[in-house]
Amino acid sequence: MVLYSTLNPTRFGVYSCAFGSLFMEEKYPFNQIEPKWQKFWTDHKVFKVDTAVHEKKYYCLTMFPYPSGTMHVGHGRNYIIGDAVTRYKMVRGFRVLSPMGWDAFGLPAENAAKQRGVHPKEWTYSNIKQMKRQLESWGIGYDWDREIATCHPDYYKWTQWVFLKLHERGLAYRKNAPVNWCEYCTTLANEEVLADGTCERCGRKVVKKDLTQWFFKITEYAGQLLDDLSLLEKWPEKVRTMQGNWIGRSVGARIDFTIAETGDPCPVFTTRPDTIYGVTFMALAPEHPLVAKLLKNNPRAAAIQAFVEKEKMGSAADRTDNTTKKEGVFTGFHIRNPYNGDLAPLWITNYVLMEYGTGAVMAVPAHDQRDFEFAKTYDLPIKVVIQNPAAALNAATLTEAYVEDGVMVNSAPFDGRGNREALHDMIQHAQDHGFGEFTTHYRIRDWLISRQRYWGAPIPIVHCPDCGVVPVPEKELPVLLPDDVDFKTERGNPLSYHEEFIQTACPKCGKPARRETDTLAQWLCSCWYYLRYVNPRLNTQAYKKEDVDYWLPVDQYIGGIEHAVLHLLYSRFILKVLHDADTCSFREPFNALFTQGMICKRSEKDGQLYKMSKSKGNVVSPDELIREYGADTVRLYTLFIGPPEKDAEWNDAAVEGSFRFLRRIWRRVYETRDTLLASKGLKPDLAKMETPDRDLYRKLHESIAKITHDLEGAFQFNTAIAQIMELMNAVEALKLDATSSDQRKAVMLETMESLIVLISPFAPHVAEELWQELGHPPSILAAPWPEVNRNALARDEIEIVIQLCGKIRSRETIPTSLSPKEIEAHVLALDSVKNIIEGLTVRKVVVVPGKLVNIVAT
RNA sequence: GCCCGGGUGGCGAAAUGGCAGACGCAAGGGACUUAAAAUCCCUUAUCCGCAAGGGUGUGUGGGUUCGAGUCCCACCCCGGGCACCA
Repeated sequence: MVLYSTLNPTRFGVYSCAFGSLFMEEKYPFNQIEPKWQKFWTDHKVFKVDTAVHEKKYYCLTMFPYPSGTMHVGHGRNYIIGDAVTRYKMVRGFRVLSPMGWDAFGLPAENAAKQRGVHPKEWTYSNIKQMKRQLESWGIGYDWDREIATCHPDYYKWTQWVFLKLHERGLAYRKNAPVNWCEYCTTLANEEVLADGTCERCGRKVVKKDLTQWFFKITEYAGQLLDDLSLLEKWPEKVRTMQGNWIGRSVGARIDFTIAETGDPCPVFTTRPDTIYGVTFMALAPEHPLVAKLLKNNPRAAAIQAFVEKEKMGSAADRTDNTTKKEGVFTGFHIRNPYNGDLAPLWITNYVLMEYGTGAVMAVPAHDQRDFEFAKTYDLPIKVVIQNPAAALNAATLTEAYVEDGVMVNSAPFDGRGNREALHDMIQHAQDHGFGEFTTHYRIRDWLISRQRYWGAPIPIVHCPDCGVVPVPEKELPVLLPDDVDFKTERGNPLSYHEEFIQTACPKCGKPARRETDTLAQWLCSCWYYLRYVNPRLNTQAYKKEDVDYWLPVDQYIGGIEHAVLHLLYSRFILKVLHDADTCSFREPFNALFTQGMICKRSEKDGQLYKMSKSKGNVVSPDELIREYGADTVRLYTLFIGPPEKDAEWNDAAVEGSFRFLRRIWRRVYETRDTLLASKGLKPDLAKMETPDRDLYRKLHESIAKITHDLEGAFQFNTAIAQIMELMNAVEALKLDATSSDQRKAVMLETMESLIVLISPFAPHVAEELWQELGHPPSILAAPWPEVNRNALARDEIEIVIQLCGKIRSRETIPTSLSPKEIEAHVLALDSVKNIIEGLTVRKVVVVPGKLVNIVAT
């Protein structure tokens, strides 16, 4: 027994010839073969790709992780699936780009710094080291020469460049936005504010504060992002639906109402201009800019102000909860309906949102449920303008709004028309008369990308007293994040106290100016990383157009469903901008998307099933399992656990089953190796095989067909592995030794060699070792994927089912050579079948060749 | 409320409209062993039956079909997303 540590790694090339059976012992020595092959893959740069070479490419990308510390087996599923795809495609002869990196900016690093005094950089890089070790111990194959970390200046230089591209194109702008503000922790997300209005982390009081912040105009691309979803045929329907909902297109019209008393315009957005003759009041959001004007010299000012203040103080959650009671206050003013000149009262209400549409709603209580509820509360008039053709509506007796289609009434020139049919003409009418137009509105808002945080890429902007907001020129990038900041004593964003960082010269006029101290949202770093992997060390550009045009879109993107909307939508947006800036020629970053389910485990505390997480205390560490069973077992079990797109429950006991299976393969090769090696050169010959060998040979080729199918279509690793298990069961049913027939030996050799290749994407270490044991030079990644021999699939006889009126009555073995007519005659002539139909009249016989015969008899 | 998924043995699950429960886990029985571990063999949806065999079974109720876990209609439950979106 020679230990791995005594081997000279440079001799791996000739290893198979010189020391073929080095580890070949009865016990499955996973703890020796796994490090050996991991080292082999690393030393020989097996996963290295030269992206300058353009030939039969496949870009397989697994979402890169946030380096939070150590990973559990739930994280592993993502990488194991990606690696199975990568290795499968490599064996199929593709040049596969499979890179990995780190989404390394973000809040946890900064919190660690504040709490424990570790610098975010140190914390992040030490986590990266840990997690990289874990990925390697799983045997995941990456081209590590392409490793990137978004917190590295060589990377974020180009994140800043992406920002400049958007700025150049007018897509980055500043505006005021209210934020939750904690003086110590700076801006907080809604979920970081506790119910009592204090900060989740430090317990201090949180206040609303108006801050000028940077936004990206994703709304400008809303239509394209929505329309192009239809191009993403290889994305899960679910994700496309979610993105569609998120973007939320509403097609309708802008109609310009005016305030009768002041003449002020008051435009509204509506999807139902067909109900415009039914407007009986107008509803404004409390934040509507007209409100201030309406207060002047208004005898109702006090009541109005009280209502508006009350609503502004209320939480966003209360405001947008549709069970909240609808309330409002009359302004004393009226609006004029441009279609008929009618006047209607102007109210301020709590159910209209300033963020959507124009912040003003034309209220039609007869045909909108919310307006109806409000009208009932305040006893406002209700006017039916769409008649229900089935049962006439009466405004006085309505109990809810009628929102269905119908015939227009009380609508002057449009009376008698179907409301849907008249819609276009009604908007056209407004457009012709200059008081409205066709408009489309989107639910999606612009993307807030500035963060009042240290651990992010500085926004490359300088504020000059003379020139205003000036972008840092590309040649001066990166704007480096200083290391020497104090996390202990400073409040808020440490960068905003760092005078050396802040003080600079204006790039335009050269006079003293101040740097922007906000940093870019972590999201932006991960919006373009898939491009950088193609040219990760290029220091003159973010990427080469020629290379990304060849390698992208990503052929297969693999990640968690939790990124269905934000990461994937933002990435699509950024890519579209980079396309429009002529830096690449494709419009979508990810051709196919696969979202794997989460791994859950029952909590020992309450017995409930939860997603694995440290806080729930239900994590399973891969490190221990790898020590006990090996990485191949963990990989095989993870893939076998169930359909990869569905959530799965981790079962410690079931891991053992995968281990036993690998050990069975190992033992079989151990026991038959000499015979197999001596059988080289023997070829299976269908004409000469005895039945058991013939059956195994068929099983082998059925398995090749099934497994190939399972890997080519959806990622059905679980059924592919089940098929390998079936094949192995069939192998073990047949003895093999030196005295076996030549055909037995030939079939066994082909079967074992194929089986090892078939399992190699899932359990690569043991596959490499056994492949070598059977006399092949490494690596198995260079082996050909087995091909289906159609002749091997043929059968002379087959068992079919005999049904009487759809109920199974017997099973019969019949020759496969019979035509459907012959099958019918053959079956009806059988004694067993005669018994079944005795005394009955056969009405019909359904023959499904190879499956069944159904006799309909009464 | 609306929009997506999903509901099959003790458990994870499998099944182009054609033999429901492949494959694995767990459990029970047996072989080997002084013993244990490991390994191997058998049983394992459910009901009736000594057995041969038969009945019932894929959330519920209907329907289409020679034939439905699979297709259609209605409903119940679970998971996810969105939600006063004008």
